This record gives sequence, C-alpha cells and structure tokens, in this order.
Amino acid sequence: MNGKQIVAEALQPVLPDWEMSDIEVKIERPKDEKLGDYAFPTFTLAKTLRKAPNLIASEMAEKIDPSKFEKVQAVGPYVNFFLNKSQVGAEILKEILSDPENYGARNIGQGRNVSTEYSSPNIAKPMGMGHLRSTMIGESIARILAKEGFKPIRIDYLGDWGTQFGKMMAAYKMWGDDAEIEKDPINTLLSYYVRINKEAADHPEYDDAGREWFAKLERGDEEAKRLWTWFREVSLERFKRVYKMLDVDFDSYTGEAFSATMMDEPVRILREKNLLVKSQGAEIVDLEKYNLPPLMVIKSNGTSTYITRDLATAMYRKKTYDFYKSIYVVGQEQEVYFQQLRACLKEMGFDWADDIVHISFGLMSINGQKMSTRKGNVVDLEDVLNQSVDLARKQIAEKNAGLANADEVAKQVGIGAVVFHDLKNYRRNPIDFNLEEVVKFEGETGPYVQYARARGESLLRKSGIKGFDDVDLTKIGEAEWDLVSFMGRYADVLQKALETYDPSAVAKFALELAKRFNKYYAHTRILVDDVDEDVKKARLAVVKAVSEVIKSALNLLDVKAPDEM
RNA sequence: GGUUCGGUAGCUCAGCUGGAUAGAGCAACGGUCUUCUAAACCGUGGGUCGUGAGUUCGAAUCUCACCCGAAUCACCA
Repeated sequence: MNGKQIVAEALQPVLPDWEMSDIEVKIERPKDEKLGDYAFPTFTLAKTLRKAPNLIASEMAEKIDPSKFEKVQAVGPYVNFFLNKSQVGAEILKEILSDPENYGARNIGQGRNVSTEYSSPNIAKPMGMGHLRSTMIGESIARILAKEGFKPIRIDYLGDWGTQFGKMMAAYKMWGDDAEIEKDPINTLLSYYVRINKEAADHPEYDDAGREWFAKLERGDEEAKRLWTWFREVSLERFKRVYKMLDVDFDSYTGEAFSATMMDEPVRILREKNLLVKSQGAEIVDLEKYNLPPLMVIKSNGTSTYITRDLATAMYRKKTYDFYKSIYVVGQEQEVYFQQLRACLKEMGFDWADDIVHISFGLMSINGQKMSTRKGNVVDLEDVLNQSVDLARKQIAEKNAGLANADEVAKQVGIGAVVFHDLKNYRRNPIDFNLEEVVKFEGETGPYVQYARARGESLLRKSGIKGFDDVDLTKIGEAEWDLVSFMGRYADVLQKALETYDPSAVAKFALELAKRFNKYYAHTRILVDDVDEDVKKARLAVVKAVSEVIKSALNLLDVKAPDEM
C-alpha cells in the first residue's frame, strides 16, 4: 500500500459519501515537505457543508484516526498528513534492497510485443548529432517498456532505398574515385552527394539521372545493385561502431530495401479496394475524409515511394510480431505523414492501424539552422562522443588520478553526459546544438547523477558492510526520510514515463534523487565514531538503496553507473 | 492561409489530471576541503508565467481570441 492509499483510507470514515478513488484524486503533495507528506484540501466541501474551509479542515483533522500517522494536522484549509516515517520508510527500503533490479516495475506489459523502430539512419551518410535523438529516445523507451513487462522488438529501419541513392550513384558515376572511397567511405560518398545536390540547381538533368539510377536499382540492374550493396556494407559497419559506443543493439537491421521486396501485397489490396486514384500521372490515395492531404503511393514514373514500403513494413511487423503497439521514433516533421499512414492502413481494412504510435521529437538545429546532410552542415556524432570522452579522461586525471579503470570510466562518463543531455528535456522540445552544453559535467547533467552515486558507493566500500538483512531499517531519521520517501515515487514515475513515452521523466527523477543525495551527503556524516551502530547501518542501507535506484534509473536512460569516478 | 507543437528568471528548462509564498541548473556575486570523492554543498540577487478576456472559492495549469516562434501541407524519408 502506498502513502496515498494510507491517507485515503484514513479519510474514508470522515467522508462517507465519497468513493475511495475520488478521495485519492483529491489528495495532493504539499509544495513544502515540511507541511507534511500528503494533504487534503477542503475547498470542495465548503459549498455543501456551508462552512469555511479552515473550519472544515480543523474539524476533519480531529476526527481522523491518527494511529497510522505520525501527525495529522490542519493548516488553514488543508488537512496535512505526516506518514509514520520509520515504519513506511522501512517498508520502502526493504522493497528496494530485497530486489533492486525490479524495484518500481509493475509488469503492465505482461509479455506483450511492442515493435519499436528508432535510429534508422540513411546509408552512405554519416550519423550526425541529429540521429542521437531518435536513437536514444528509442533505446530508452525500449528499456522502459522492458522494465514494465513488455517485450520490445528493436528495429533499425535503415534508409537504404530510394531516389537519394540513385542520386548518389549518379554522382559516383560522374566523379567517383574508388581509392578515395576506400580511405574514408562515408565522408567521400557524402561529398559526392552534397555536390550533386548543390549543382542540381544549375543542372536539372542531374535530378533526372538520379531518378533513372534508382529506377535501374528497382529493376535489378547489376551495376546499380553492386554499388548499393557496397554503400550499404561500409555504412552499416560504421554505424555499428557508434552503436557499440552507445550500447545500443537491434534485433533487426532490415531497412527499406527489404520492405521493397514486399510491396506487391499492399498495392494489390489498394487496387482491390479501389483506393488508388490517378492524379497528375501519379497514383494516390485520397484521404479527404480524414481531413488529410492525399498519399502518393506510386510516382508518375511508375516507381514506388517510401509510403509503399512503409505500408508493407507495417503489415510485415503485424504478421511477424503480432504487436500490441507499433512504435516509430521519428522527428516531428513527419507528424502529418504518420497520420496519413494510419488513415491509409485503416482504409485498407486493418483495425490495428490505431496501434501505430508515432513518437515525435523536436529537431536538432545548429546555430538556429536546420541540420541537413544535403547542405553538408552536420555535426558528426562520433566526434562529439570522442571529444566528451577525452574531456572526461582529463577530469579523471585531475580529480581521481589513481583510478584503476580510468579509460573505461571516461567512456561511461563522457558518453553518459552526451546521452543524458539528449534525454533530460521533454522530447518535443527542439534543441539547438551547443557543444559546451552537451559535454558539461556540472549541474543538471549525467555526470552529476553518476557522481552522486559514486560517492555513495565509496561510502559503502569504506564501511565494509556486507549485507542489510539484519539491519533495523526503522532507525531512519528526518534526513533519510527525505530520500526514502522520494524513492517511494519511483513506480509512479516509471508508469508516467511509459504512458507518455517520455524518458525525460526518468531523467528528472534521477537528477532530483541525486540532488537530494548530494545534499544528504554534505550534511550527514555516517562513518564516524559518534554515530550509533544501528543508526549507522540504517544510513548505509539508505545509501545502498539510493545507489540502486539511481543505477536503475540511469540504466533506463542507457547511461552507465560507474562505482568510482 | 490550414493543421500540429511551443512562448515561465539574462540563458537552458521543470512545474501544466486547477490548489498553500512560481522552482532548478547555467551565468553573476559571496562562503565551505586537517574529517566518508569540492564533477559537490550553503547563501545573495534576479519573474507583467506572450497579451487580453472567460470559467472557478482559487488559473502558469482549463476555454476562447489575438501576438510571436517552430514543424508541416504529393513525386526526399
């Protein structure tokens, strides 16, 4: 039973006409924790009882059975409840320490599959900082899903098909230099791509050449296929290097090209249901009744579009995974498109279209400018990660020179800083890239959270404590209660993060817990002689619990938790 | 122009299922390492919560209008 339920139960006899759930909804947390753990405002009763809220509150406070609480007190129009700290605190601590891995988990998913598509870079292009958003938001959501009992299927839907590769091939045929490509494949190919896009303004025939090369690829032309395979291989190898740094791994790397082999089925259904309409030489699905723009399925030159492939992909995933939800972590610029996709699937007769969830996020810009591969102003993700790791390494040399596995910890801290920065704010907020902000290790950052925990772990090591089974967990005081009661909110935080697909809720919780712990650490001594032995053990149990909960929260964000740093 | 999402301290943001004096980090200024890791802690200053109406006992939070910004509105994905 959580704190709110205890309070609601105590209020029930005083509010006989109220349902338990209605009481719970009204119970709130005082702004200032000194006012109590929970509060019940009496304004709503004023009208029916025809009495002043202050009076109602004081009368209620007297009638409530105080045995389950430390104190029940009326302050102005509120009835404030102080939970029995030692008893409730001991329960929370016991729950954490007995099974730290699963603390806060509610098994909401019951093993159901959730198809989770994220990251999805385009081959032959570098992974820029912009890709970090989809990658980390997706990975974190997958971890939150798994924590809550779902089975996420991680899919990296590679952008390995489409006119853009026709363009790349056309550029390669004009300016390609194999030796140069061997040296630095992605950047070289990218330079061709940037060039053809720039020059296409004066040479409209370049665009035609690109479309023609893609048409060749779709027809199975040998040379086109050979180039495509080559571009794809060198790209994926490079992507996996970055994924390894981020500790991200996928169940599937099949991309658009794979989906392109399954396009007949959706097209057949569209034709059968008479959904395709000729328009300006192309074939579209009219979505007027959904108040959406039409969806172009076949281009005027007869080639497919990404839409045809997405329809096939959605059907394939339903058939293969029988998903409960199918999630796409894709930027907000595709919001309308996902509405169209859902509407089109519905028109095709698939009721599971409603289970398709587009998790959109704000775009990353640089100096207020849109990041664009075509314009060539991308910040390389791997570069930023490496820079951050270097900075972390320097910090460690300065602050903790003797650290044994300094290199590994530098990676955990440096990359953790970048990842945490990406996840700490609500995903829909746009981000203007700022290197100094991203690699900051002070204040509301990943390293701040890691550091708080590392200090706790240091205490535990020095104490030499082995286990907590024989510790009297009721020996906690006011300062410990602040930490313990806060940790008691973890399950609610996770559930909210799950429901809103919002990793930032977890990041904010981790930050707040770290903040509270750092404060505690600065004000409460533990490993000193004048502390009672039982109290010392209880405090260490709190430290251990904090360490575990922080580790759990960081893990959901795909940020490592080093024991020393 | 239509749709969607935003506008809170100098900057970056939290708070938004209505509730007690609107919070944090950064930046500025000032303190705290002979004692468990100073990547930390403590303090000071800093606000017409975009504007105006409405609903309500009560609005940063809900509704409407307007202003400003971002994204998007068929042959890129």
